[in-house]
Amino acid sequence: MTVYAAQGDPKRSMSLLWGRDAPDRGRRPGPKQGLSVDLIVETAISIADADGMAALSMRAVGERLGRTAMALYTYVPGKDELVDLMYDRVQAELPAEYELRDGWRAAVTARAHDMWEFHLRHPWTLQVSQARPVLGPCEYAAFETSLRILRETGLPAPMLRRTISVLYHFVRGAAQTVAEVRQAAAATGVSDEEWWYARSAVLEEVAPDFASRYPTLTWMEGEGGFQMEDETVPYLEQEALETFATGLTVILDGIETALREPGPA
Amino acid sequence: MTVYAAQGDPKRSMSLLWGRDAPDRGRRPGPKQGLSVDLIVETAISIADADGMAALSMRAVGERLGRTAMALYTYVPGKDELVDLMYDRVQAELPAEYELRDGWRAAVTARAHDMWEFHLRHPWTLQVSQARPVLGPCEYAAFETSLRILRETGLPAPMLRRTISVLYHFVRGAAQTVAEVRQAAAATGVSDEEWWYARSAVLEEVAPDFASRYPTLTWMEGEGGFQMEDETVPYLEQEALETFATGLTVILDGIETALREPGPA
DNA sequence: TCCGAACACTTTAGGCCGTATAGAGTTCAG
DNA sequence: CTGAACTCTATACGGCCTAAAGTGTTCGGA
Repeated sequence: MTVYAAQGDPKRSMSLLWGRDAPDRGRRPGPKQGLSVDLIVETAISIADADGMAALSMRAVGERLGRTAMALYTYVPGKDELVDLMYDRVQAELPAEYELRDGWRAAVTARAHDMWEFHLRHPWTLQVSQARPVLGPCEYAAFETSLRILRETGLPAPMLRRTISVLYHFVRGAAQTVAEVRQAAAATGVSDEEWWYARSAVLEEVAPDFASRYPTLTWMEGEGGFQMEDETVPYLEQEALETFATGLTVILDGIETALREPGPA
Repeated sequence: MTVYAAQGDPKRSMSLLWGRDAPDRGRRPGPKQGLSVDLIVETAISIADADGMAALSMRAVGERLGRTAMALYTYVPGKDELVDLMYDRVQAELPAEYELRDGWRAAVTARAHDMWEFHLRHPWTLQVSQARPVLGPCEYAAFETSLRILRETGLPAPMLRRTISVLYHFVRGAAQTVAEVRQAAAATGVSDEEWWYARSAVLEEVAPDFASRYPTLTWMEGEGGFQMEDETVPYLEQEALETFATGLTVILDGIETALREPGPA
């Protein structure tokens, strides 16, 4: 389901993204447009938020707006461009300013948490390819904000760019786990507990030599030792949150080490 | 294109994964099977390796084997199960043993590099959901190996589990960038240079106030300063490799800090 | 020896998807 | 008032996964 950025006419899609698409509507012949790009994008976002990227189809968006799928093509060149617009639009939810007086470490932590929540609010963003970025105003703004925070570290520019990538990879990866867990539960109607229970029963049958075959793994399962802090939140999500906190600390500590001992660059 | 794990009969798919599927073929009526699960899985892998997950269809696999799509359903319950089998199968390529005498840091670095190359050899693995793991013998074995290496750090079990997750998230994220860049170039026939050139020209037109709007970003672009070491490797891939190296160092340094100053756990 | 059940495989079909194309109906400039 | 421009619908094509039905092969047992 990974969605790749639109590859059509750059002029058209960039104009749409930057809100400079045909500013003189209304002075032309033909019926007035009953919808708007904004409305379509908002509708598409709410569908993707609720039911995931797989449920996002031109037909679904059109139907929710009382039109056919083809009606949308008057507003947007195609589905890829629509996803680009959705992606850029939601980025605007991320805060633009962070308190820097408590040092970069506190600000980066806050930023990472905001991004974590952002991705969980819009899990489909994790399925938008990062290879050829959307290049919209909000994505640039979000990157600018991250950059401004991390510039406080004093790292040289190339190192800065890579450090941001590392943080982004981590936050996206950690959020993706939770997103996929939730998606799997919602899509199949089977909870993680049920799923795991069914699987592990079969596993014992099919791999009776598990313990001797995977000793370290068996050891770790035995150690276990995770305390459920909140019974209402599924185990896997609590574990993911712990992983997120741990990982963030590890990376921030690593950045501090890099600041103390500048590398070969 | 994210592919979720098969949700069908656990018994059937686990038997397939662990190679315990109906061991008494040949003593039953009906024509002999002309294909085998292994052959199908291998063919599917080679299609996905070459043309990506999007090109993997039951029709494509069947056609390459001289059958229709439906013929495959005698061997495999469905496409999801086929992907599970593919995923588990390729994991076997990862080395099982690492030299631990030079310390855990060297071994983790080697492991991370092996995983990086693994993911770039099979980019489609990055589109297989991690939420409900495949639970096949090779995936367990690969995890066992990672675990054995990182156990050398002496971290307690819960911390160990999270640290592995952090590393996995990072390696997957970093590899994904390269994979998507290559995929985009292959699928569209447009190189990154061409793509970027077309985009940046339009960007200037559509956002003439770019420099004042995104000052930090503009500053970083000005600093630039990345030396192309090898002209035959695209810029973005070289940058990604640098990011990978940097990120790995950062994370390993962070782990060392955690070892010196055990956390609240 | 021959039948019927089990099986491999093909054909067809149904319900999704994105979108090309053609046409119907509305609105404006001249 | 006309014709062009425009919005939106209907239809259709080619793709996807896979359910269901049909064809022909192969075997165990009578």
